[in-house]
Amino acid sequence: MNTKDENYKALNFIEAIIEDDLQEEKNEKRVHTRFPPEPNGYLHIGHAKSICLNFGLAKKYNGMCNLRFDDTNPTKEEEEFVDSIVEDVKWLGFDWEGRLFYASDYFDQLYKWAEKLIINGKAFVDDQSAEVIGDQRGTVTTPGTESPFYNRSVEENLNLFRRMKAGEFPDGSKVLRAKIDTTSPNMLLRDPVLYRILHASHHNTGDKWCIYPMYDFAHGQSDYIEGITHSICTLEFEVHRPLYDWFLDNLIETKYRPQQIEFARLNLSYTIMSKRKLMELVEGGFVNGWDDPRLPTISGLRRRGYTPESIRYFADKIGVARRDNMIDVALLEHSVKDDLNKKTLRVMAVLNPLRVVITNYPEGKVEEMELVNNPEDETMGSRKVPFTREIFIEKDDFMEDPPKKFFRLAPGAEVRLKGAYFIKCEEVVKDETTGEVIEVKCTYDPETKSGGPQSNRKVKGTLHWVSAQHGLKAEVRLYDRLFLDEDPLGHPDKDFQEFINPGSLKTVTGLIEPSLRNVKPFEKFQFIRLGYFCVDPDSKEDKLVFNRTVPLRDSWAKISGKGR
RNA sequence: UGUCCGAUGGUGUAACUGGCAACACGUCUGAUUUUGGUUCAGAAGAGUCCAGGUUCGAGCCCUGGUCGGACAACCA
Repeated sequence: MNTKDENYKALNFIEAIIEDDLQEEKNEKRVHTRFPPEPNGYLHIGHAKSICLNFGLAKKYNGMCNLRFDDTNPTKEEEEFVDSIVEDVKWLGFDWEGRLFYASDYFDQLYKWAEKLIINGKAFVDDQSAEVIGDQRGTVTTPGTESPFYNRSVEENLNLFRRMKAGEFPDGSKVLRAKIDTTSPNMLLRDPVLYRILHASHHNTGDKWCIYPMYDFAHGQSDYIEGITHSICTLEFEVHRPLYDWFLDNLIETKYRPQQIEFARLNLSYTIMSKRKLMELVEGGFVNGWDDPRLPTISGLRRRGYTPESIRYFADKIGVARRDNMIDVALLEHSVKDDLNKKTLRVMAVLNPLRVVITNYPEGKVEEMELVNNPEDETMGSRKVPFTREIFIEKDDFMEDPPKKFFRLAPGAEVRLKGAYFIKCEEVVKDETTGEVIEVKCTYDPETKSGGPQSNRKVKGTLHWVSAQHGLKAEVRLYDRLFLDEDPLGHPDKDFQEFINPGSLKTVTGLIEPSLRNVKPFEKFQFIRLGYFCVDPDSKEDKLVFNRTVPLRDSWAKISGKGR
C-alpha cells in the first residue's frame, strides 16, 4: 500500500478533488485559483491559511492564482486596505504574476448581466425598504412571500433600473432583485437583492456608478470571468453556492463553471479572528494599531518577529478540512521557534539586571571574548564580546536560598559565564531598608576561561551576562497572549473584551551586548536563554527597541512553577 | 418546527477501491549540551459521538438518533 511509501504525503480533500478533476481532464486540465479579499480591513493568520492554500495549490499543480479584491461596497472599502493586503500577500512570499484584479473591473459586464436578467423576466425592481423586504423573506422555518412589485413589466423594470443607474433615485429607495423562489428552504434564494443604490464614490471607479452589485451577484461571475477552476472559500459560503450556480446558469451558455469548494476557517486559541472584533480592538485603543504585535494580523505577526517561512510551515501543518477546529497557539509558536532556531544569531541581553562584581578581576581590564553566533550553524561565525570586572546577570539567575534543583548562582556556588569564566559567589549585598539583593560579589577562576585548561570542568549552570561598562540600554517589549481565555468569543453571555490579558504587554529596559549597536528594524536574534527577539520599527540608533517574538522553552519555569 | 454541513488521543490532521488507527504539536522520562534552548532516545494518551444493520472483517458503507456549526444584511 502506498501509505507505507517514504515519499507519500496524504492529500487533503481539496487536493483529492483536484486530482480527480485532472484525471477526468476537466477544464483542459487547468488549475486556476484565486484569493479574493474584501479591502475593508487587515489580513490575519486565518487569511494566511487561505492564501497559502490557494497559491500553494496553484503551485503544486502548475496552475495560476489570482489576487482579486471583492470591492463591491464602496462605503466600507479603502485604498489603505488594498495596499496593506498587497504588501502582506507579497511578504508571505506569493506572486500573482500580474494578475491583480478587482470585482470593480467587471462592473460594466455585471451591469449588462443584470439587464439580461431583467429582459429575461428573471429580475425586477423593488421599491420596498430593506426592512419590509427582510420581513417578507420569512424565517428559516417559514417561507417568504413575493414582493408586491414582483410583476412589473420588463419595460418598466428596465426603465427603472436604468434610471437607478442614472442617479434619479436616492439611496435605499429601490433595489434590483432576482426572481428565484421566495419559498426556498435556502434563504439566499428568496429573491435576493442584486443591486442597491449607493451614492458613494468608489476607491477604484470613482463616481462612475451610483448603483453597486451585491457581493453575491459579483463573486461567482468574477470567478467565471477570470477562468477560475476551483473557487476555494470558507464554509459559511456553502449556502451561497446554489445562488452562484443560478446566476451562471441564467447568464452563461457554455458548460464551463468554476467549482466552489469550502473549507473550515482557522480558529486559534487565545485570540480572535473576526475582522470586526479586531477593528474594535484597534479603534478602542486596546492595542496600538493593526500591526500591534499582539494581534493575529499578518502585519502584527511580522512586527512581532514571525517569518513568512514560519507562517507557511504553520499553514501546512494545520491542514485543511471541513470540521470546526481550534488550533493550539503552541503550534504557531513552535513554527517560529523552529525557523528562528536555525537562522538567528545568538546574542546576550539581560532583561532584569543584577550587578555582579568580580572582586579578583583587575579593575579597568577589558577582555574580548569570542562567542559562537549560532551553534546550529557554524558558517554563521563568531563575534567578540567585552568582559569586565563588573557585569550584569539576570536577577532570576541568582537565589540566596536556592532549592535543590536550582543550577544557577547562589552563595558558595560556582557557575559558568557563557563564553567567559567560572565565577563563584562570595558575598551578597542587600539594600538596607528593603532587604533586596542589589549586588553579588564573586571571584573568578582565571584557569576556566573558555577554551582554557579548566574550561571543561563540570559546573551546574551557564549564565548569560553583559558588561556593565559596555552594555547598551534597550527597550524590550515582552508580549504575552492577548486573551486569558482560550476562546474569548465562545461565551455567549460575556463580552470578549472581558478576557483581555492586562499583562499582554510588559515593557522593560534591558541591557544588551554592544554588538547590537547598529541593528535595523525587523532584524531577529535569539537572546540566549530568553527567547527570540525582533527589532521594532520604533527602534532608533540612540534608542533601541526589541519585541519578544516568543520565549524559549523554559524547563526551569516548569519545575519551579513560575511558568505561565 | 426548516435546509445544508460536520463528528478520529488534550489539539490538529491522516488512514487511498472496507484489512492490526498513523503523524505533528503538547505532556512526561532519560541522554547529550559552554543556552534548564537545540538535538537524540523513549513513554503515556483515542479503539474512531451513540444504537442498530451489511460484511469473514467497518473509522470508512446503510438506517435511525445525539451533539456541534452555518443560513433570515440594500455586509463580504
